[in-house]
Amino acid sequence: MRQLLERIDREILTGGGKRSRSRAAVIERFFLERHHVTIEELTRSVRESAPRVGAVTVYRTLKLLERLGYAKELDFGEGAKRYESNLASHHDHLVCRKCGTVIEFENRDIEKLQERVTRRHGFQPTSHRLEIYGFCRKCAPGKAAEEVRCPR
Amino acid sequence: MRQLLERIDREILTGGGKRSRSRAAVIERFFLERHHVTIEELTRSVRESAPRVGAVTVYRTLKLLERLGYAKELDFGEGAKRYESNLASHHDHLVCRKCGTVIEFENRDIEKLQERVTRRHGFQPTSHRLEIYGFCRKCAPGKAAEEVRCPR
DNA sequence: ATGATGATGAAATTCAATTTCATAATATTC
DNA sequence: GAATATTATGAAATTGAATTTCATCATCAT
Repeated sequence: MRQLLERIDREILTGGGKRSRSRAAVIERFFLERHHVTIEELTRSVRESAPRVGAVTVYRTLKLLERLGYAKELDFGEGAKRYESNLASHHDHLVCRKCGTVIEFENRDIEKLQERVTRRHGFQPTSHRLEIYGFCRKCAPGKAAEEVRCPR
Repeated sequence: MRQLLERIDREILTGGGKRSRSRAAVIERFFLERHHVTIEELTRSVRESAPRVGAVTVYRTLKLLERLGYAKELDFGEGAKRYESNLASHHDHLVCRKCGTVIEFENRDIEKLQERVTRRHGFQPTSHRLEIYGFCRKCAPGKAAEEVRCPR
């Protein structure tokens, strides 16, 4: 963790930025989160240890981490975006349209195919986002068809 | 096209909805669009043939089409969402973080793997979204590394 | 220390998206 | 084919996530 924070700090310095306590607090909390968090959730969490940190800084820091490749922006259609660490597992998500459950999965074969596609287009990938929407086991049987047809 | 519109109408009626001219105008225009459109763009387009149609109806209609599985919501990080027809090719997108270029690609193998994943989780998919972010051929060489490090 | 520049956070702003509500259009019943 | 019921519409108001502004503070280089 310490090493990670130092590495990020170095990258920021290289880019002409400066160190900052608020930002460090945000980054540390972010990587401690187990699940995808919204800005609001993370702000609340950060404020437990650094009460004076504003939501704007959380926004800015997450944008920064995203640009550096450490964070991933997710959108489950809730209105607010969610973020997760992009460090370890590159997993993707199954999102249930009915109960909202999010199932994570990881598939190296899909990733390999993605790499092949990007190479073919001379494209240099920094991150990706794969979300599959549908109905989970509980919400699927029978109900799915009706639900999908409901016009309102 | 006619058949498609009638089919959608039937689905709406089945679900307890009613026919409507405004909605028909939106749906028709939507399927005529070649590229991913924002609500604002589509509204402008619709108004060429049906000037009195409001943006709210375009919103509602696209949500409806999405629920029925005919439209797909995209997010290239521009602020506003984009929509495209979900009818023919199930393609995905490479989005350049620098110049904003969007490259479409289609890969049946990836889709097959996705199906396998969903089956394994007892998940009934209705749509998916795969966006790969990075740097396109023009913006990639050398520049990418710097850009990614820029802290601001 | 001093000056220069980046970072912060509260408040203001922006703007996509949604909700409200009175009216209009469509379907159903008789 | 009128009367009734229900859905759809659109303008305006509202919401709320995200961004911008700006005066102040913190950090870095000298």
